[in-house]
Amino acid sequence: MLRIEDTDQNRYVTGAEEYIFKALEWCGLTPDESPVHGGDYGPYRQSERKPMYRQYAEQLVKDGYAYYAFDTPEELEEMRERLKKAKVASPQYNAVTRSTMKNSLTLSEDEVNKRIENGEQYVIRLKVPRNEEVRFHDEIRGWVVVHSSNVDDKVIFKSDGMPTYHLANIVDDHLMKITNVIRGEEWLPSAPLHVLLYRFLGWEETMPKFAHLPLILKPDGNGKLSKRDGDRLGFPVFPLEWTDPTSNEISSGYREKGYFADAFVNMLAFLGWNPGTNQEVFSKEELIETFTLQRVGKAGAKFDADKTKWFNQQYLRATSEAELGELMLPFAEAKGYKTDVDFLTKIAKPMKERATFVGEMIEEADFFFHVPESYDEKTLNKKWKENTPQYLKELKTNLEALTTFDEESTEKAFKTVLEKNEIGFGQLGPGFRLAVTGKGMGPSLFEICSILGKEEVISRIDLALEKLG
RNA sequence: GGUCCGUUCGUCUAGGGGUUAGGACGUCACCCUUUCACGGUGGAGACACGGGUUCGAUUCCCGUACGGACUACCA
Repeated sequence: MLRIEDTDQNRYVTGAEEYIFKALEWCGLTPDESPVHGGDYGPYRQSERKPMYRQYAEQLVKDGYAYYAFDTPEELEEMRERLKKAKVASPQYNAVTRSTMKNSLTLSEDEVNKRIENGEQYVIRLKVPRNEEVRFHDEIRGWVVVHSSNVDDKVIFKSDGMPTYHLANIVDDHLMKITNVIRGEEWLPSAPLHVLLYRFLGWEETMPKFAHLPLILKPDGNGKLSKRDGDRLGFPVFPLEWTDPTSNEISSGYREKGYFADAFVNMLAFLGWNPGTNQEVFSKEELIETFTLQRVGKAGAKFDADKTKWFNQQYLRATSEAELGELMLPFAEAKGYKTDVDFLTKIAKPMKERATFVGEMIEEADFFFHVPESYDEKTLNKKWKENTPQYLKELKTNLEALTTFDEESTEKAFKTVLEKNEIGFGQLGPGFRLAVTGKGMGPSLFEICSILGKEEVISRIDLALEKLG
């Protein structure tokens, strides 16, 4: 189920919701219920549920678990300053300080009613007990105990008529019959507040199970990973590329960098979780099958971009050549190559073993699409010897004589030259590669020959002889 | 500062009162290969520290240190 928690109207970002759907879709995660998928518990946008929340807040006030507060932002600031100066350990709106503020506990009922009737702005705050142990069971961390004196009187209903996350979350989870709350560790400190809310609303019996996941940390310094870190350190943080609508700032995405969605999901799953076996590559189905909260660790995990690449490489190597051929097409077209999936499928075989990304397979395969524009200088200086042209000519003659031009026959033609001249592979191999591909390294030469075909290979030898002497 | 959470190789982690503390990424060496990769073999590399408990602790308990989260009319 996908619920949009958009209770803060000030933080509305155009396109953000659509982005969430697209990102999930790319990951292969389709919600059963959502604002666009429908379901029996809608609406699924909290902004559209606005009319539902007020009654619960009012109910809490009526039952003595919450109160109206009229303090202005300036007054709140003043209060915090005052407490700070008095060296109070934790300056907060709580059981001690609420008696000094403007709220329905300090003001007379008449005064409160008058203020509300006059349209004065107010919020509703939860009346957190002064001296009570709040305990709850976390599926990952076990029992967590927090003293209520450390929980402040959080605003649960804002002056703009919207609930805060805290109230909306509890109300919706209850109404939508949510069974498990699995969220980041940053929510742990406010979990006691949520437990209190369930209790005061009379829903404690059906309270969902809580699990607080360890955070993903920056690879270098400290702190949780943020979108800024990615582009600073050269890896994406977002699944899909995202352009901020106001600043136009672009955050790179895994999809655009050429990652497989499954590899991305696989990598993510292993940040904090592991199956307890040596298996690391898991399909989504296997992940669903194997994952348990019990095997989630407690400590935050530093993000490892290298490991992410490794995952992608594993997926690349497991992908069929036919599929790779199709995936390569857009990259080849972007390069301006006139080609088709059939040809790309052919070159997928030699290219896939030395690539991490699909894009790389095209990047490194330029020689399949045009004659060498230049010859690798290092190899040229080191391997292009005085005898090379002569051996190449002999090789050319042998190749010309071939009726079938495949891996086997070209290798045989090549070896014949070696035997005849009593030379080693190194005397001709690098020169041959240079003539055909312009490079000093790459996939099997004979495989390349069989793909390029007789005519092309021979004309390239001619070209090299002409250019390099 | 306060509250809460955490701490096994550089990183992600397995493990658990008596183990040669296991795997993966990265790194190094070698093998394979005309080359580069892939693959294979091997190396270096960790239980934060101090006290207990115990015959024995890296494992349990308590402190300390360090790290993280939170501390908004944000989620």
